[in-house]
Amino acid sequence: MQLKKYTDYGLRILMYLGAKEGAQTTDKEQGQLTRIRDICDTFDLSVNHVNKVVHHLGRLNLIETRRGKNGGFLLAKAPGEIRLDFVIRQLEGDEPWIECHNPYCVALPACELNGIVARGKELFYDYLAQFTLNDLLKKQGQLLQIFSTAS
Amino acid sequence: MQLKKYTDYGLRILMYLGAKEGAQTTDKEQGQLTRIRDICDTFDLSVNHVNKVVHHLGRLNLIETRRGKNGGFLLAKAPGEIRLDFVIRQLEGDEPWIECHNPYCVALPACELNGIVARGKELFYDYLAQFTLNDLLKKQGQLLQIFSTAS
DNA sequence: ATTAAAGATGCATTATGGATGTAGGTTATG
DNA sequence: CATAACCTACATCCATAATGCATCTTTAAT
Ligand code: SF4
Ligand code: SF4
Repeated sequence: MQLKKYTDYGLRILMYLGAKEGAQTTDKEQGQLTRIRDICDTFDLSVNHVNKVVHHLGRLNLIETRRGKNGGFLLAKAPGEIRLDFVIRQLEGDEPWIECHNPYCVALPACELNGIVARGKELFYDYLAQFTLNDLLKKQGQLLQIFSTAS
Repeated sequence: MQLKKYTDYGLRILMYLGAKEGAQTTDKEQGQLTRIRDICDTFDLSVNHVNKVVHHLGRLNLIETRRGKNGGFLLAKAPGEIRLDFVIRQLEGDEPWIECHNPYCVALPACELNGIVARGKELFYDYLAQFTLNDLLKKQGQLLQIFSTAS
């Protein structure tokens, strides 16, 4: 019962982008795009794994990815538009938390448990739905400092 | 992100005991104790795995186990006293749902995410705390029938 | 055009931990 | 003492997450 690192990595990437982009002055020099390598250097992660998460975030339209030289990626929406429940549900996959088929459980027709757990799961996500990427950027300054020094 | 089968097995065992004991007339013939084999026959599970769960439930004082010939186990409390949050927390282990150390995450000092997820987790368990084993026995008759035929 | 730098993609491999198996020990009944 | 039950400590298997590797495609700079 634990979130996958995959999911957390996705959130780290979003936090990284949010902190960085929020700090950029509004002049035309938007700075370089963030690259997979930047994330890996900062958090000391596997390039291949982050690769897949970035790709996934791109397919979810949470970030915009650009191929080719000087490519990279950036947030595709305002941080306030990125809800945590959506991110976690998508990256984690939202299978039921309790598996009654495969193999089939004989108690299923008379079981109250699966419903209770399923509703509890929804409460968890409902709570997450109150937060957006913005809420993860409360300490943006400190994040920026960490990210810049942890290269 | 899924409960362990181990945890579900524990709940099945409790449901089995609850359904069976609730049906017993109050005369002295309490019937035989339930044995690990009975559980395995009913749910088609591994004896070894159920063995461990039963032992665990015993250590938690949710069931009383008796060794030796004619041994077995039975509920140690009334079904209404067995709260689901307790059972699941204990069987599942209540580690944090997101692991920030091991390996250490540089964002930790400025991260808001772990707290949010931790509070969501508590909401999940708070919800489960509203229910007891009794709530899983709503369809006791049907459960009994299933358990008796599924030998 | 050429080259280099970036993500995209598919497959292989490793690591982790849950699930299961084996063997024997301990306890209680009769 | 023999048997039937749970107890305990391992060992092994297996599913899947995590990671690695190779290659392709796209794009920008030169
Ligand atoms: S006991 Fe209930 S929740 Fe558990 S597997 Fe069977 S049907 Fe599903
Ligand atoms: S990003 Fe936040 S939640 Fe995720 S590991 Fe780092 S500190 Fe923990």
